[in-house]
Amino acid sequence: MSRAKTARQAKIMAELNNAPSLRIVDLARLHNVSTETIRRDLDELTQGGHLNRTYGGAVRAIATEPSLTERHRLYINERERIARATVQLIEDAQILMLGSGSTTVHVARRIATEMKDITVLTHSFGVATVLSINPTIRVIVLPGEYHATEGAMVGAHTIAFLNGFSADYAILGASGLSDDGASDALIDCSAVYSTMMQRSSKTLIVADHSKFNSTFPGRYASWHQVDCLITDQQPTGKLLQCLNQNKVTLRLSNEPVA
Amino acid sequence: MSRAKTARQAKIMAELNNAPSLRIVDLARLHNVSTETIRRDLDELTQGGHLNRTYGGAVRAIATEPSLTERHRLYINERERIARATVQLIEDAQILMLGSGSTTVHVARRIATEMKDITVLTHSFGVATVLSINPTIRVIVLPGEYHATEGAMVGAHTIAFLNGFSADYAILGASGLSDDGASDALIDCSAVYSTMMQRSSKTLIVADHSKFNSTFPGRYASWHQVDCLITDQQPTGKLLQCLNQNKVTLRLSNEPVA
DNA sequence: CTAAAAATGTTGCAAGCGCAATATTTATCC
DNA sequence: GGATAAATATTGCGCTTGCAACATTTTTAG
Repeated sequence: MSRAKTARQAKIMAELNNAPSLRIVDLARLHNVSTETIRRDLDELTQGGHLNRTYGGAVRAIATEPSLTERHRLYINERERIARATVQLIEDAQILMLGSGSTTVHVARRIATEMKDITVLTHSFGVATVLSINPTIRVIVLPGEYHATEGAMVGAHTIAFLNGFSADYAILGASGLSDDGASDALIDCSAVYSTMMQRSSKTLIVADHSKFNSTFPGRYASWHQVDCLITDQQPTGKLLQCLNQNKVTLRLSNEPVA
Repeated sequence: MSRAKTARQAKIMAELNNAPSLRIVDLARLHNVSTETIRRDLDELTQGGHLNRTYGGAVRAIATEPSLTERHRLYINERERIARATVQLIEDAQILMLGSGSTTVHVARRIATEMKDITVLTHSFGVATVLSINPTIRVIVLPGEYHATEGAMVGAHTIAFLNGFSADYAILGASGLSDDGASDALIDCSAVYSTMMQRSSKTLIVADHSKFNSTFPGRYASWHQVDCLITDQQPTGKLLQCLNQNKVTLRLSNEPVA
């Protein structure tokens, strides 16, 4: 990476703080290079997630969620598709419970764009923030001890409060899915999920295929308690067998609506 | 303005929450209208400052109104000093209740750096986030309806939950301070503040001098209920008179500790 | 110093976009 | 219900962009 190139790309990023969008021609003129060079710069910066391309230019990268690791970013498209598929399943809902986790945040973002006049209960900071974009959605945040890395409330208060409500759907993420059921890395979170399930008519689990065939400390659901799994790849082996045995509806996000 | 047009433009704005940029062709296909119609929509939305055009599409508008970040920047030095002064007054505290607002966030930051092994109840996301830096502080977030612009929970659930707790200090911000007492621009917030006061042994109000001699809809405290006002300038006239009459301890942040 | 690698420039063309003028449909109001 | 206004569609043309292939310059490394 040449000095000139690094400096130019840094300058482009800086420019984006002053303008909402930049055009390739302008950048080329400004830096005295060809448009093709700028185009290559933008492509590289996009690759690194530093900005987003538009036709003829670039814009700032969308603000990423706190602690978005590389591994998480890998599955961002899968999650977006899972989110779309999920929203299609809950069009009739009035009251929802949403768990924490990055996949549920994607679902929340989809809900905020496509749904209206509903009530959502959540213990996740991220979910609440995303939903609040839509003023017709009533967001009720659950109490509890604030768990910083998860950005969510957990503990006895959370669970006790949940017991005062009922919902149409519980939409939950997972750290692992195995024949044993769904589990989360955080025991405190799984206890909240478990309660959400009990207080909801139906339980939907959203998780990409990277969660298949792994188990984590907090097992919060066995498959017979789950109504639907929304994911991006066909499960196989023992996991698939369990889903079928327990009549869990499987919804693949790359399939069109039935 | 036709119904269809309004809905379409609203949908376009909503879509921008998912994607950093939109392209006219895609929008046209999505809404089953011609590209020219979308172009007109985008031009109108741009006119209204709701988004920014790009060649072939649109991106989100950059925040132009003085929002949270701007508000925080205002009087930041004064607030930092107020925060330091406040923490000096609550060294003995075990349990605190913290309201929302930018001044209380500063106080929270100070608490996170200087105090340890305490429990804090708050309805503000900002306060919770800042406090969570310190692992020895137990942060309990209150439930309620999420109020996006304030970044806090409000409503009946918040108040009911608060009634199950007691604290040593309630530390509250204010939009206005007058001889009538302390008031907030948001009625829902002031109801929460009011309850926090009732559930705490002592009430501390933190506010810079720009709040002097103004009143807002949600009056949550008269001065005889307040134990201490921490601010950056000496109040005058009627306000000072009231503070004295009600034996409110006045603590100026530019004074050294007594 | 020199060769390989990286970065940048140039060119041509297909596809995409903006814009204005005009036509057509849809909504609104009396 | 019909006149009028608003909203949308259509069309044509000139300009802009994306892209790929290839040439040239600059940088890097042995």
